[in-house]
Amino acid sequence: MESAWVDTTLDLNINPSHNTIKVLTGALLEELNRISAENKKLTEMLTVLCERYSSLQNQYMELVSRNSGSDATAATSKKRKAECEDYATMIGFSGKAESSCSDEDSCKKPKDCIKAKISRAYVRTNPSDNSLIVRDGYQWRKYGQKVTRDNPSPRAYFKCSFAPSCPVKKKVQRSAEDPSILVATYEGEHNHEQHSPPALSSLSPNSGTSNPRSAPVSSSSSAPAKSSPPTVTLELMKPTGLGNDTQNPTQQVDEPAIQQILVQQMAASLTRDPNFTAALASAISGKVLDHKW
DNA sequence: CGCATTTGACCCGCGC
DNA sequence: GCGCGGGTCAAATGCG
Ligand SMILES: [Zn+2]
Repeated sequence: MESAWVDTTLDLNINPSHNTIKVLTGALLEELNRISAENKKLTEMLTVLCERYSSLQNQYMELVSRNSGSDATAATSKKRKAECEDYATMIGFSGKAESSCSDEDSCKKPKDCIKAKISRAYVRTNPSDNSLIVRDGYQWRKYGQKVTRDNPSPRAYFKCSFAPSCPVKKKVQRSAEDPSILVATYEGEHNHEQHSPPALSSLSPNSGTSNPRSAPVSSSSSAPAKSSPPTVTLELMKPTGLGNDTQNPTQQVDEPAIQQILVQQMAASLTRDPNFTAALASAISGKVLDHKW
């Protein structure tokens, strides 16, 4: 394809004939359409890949946080966690551009300048649990719920109620395509510490059973395996240790497409990284070996 | 009785 | 100016 493209451009430069230009224009238009379609397709693939990466990262973060109690893996998990946070901050709107705010324009329009940091987290949960996620270490008070136009599932609005002066809000909405993925949008930063980093806030009364997710199993067979196989593999471990809910705390920002590309590159490098693989394998093996769960 | 959730009303920015 | 869609408020309701 690229060779044809190059040839056409060269012909365009060499032959200024009108007929040739006309023909070439048609060809170029066709090529443009084709490339546009390809671009669209690639964008869709990128989105799917990004969701899968987020899901996998969520699983891994949960696994790491669950292993944080043991002494040996604590260091590595902490390190990896910090690295992930570094990634998140690196992708996100890092600077507040306060240095460039010295001019009077920013004073005129302070609206979009000091915007609170918006991070997005993809959380993979069982579609059977109808309630939106709450258990991410913080304490939220629901203050609204609306139905959106292009998504059949409603969107819930939460506000951090742990500290009265905490301005953090979050919006939770189920993904339109894959109902097993919740999209949580966090806005702002907490000015306090969360009282339960991993998950288990108040342990639920159904501790005895082996099925933590309440599951009015209802309709068709769940776990459609729409996502990647490793997600399913990790999902088997999910209900084990963690008391009840299935939630994965991870945030990342991907509002512009360029940042999505960045995320993709990091995901690729992360999965290709032998250190990551080794850490994951050791974490899983350690998890399996000490079967405290 | 105090608290959180629910849910319709209200507000506000934006496009026509 | 008006309709629409998203975000928030607050009265009603539920629950421990
Ligand atoms: Zn907070």
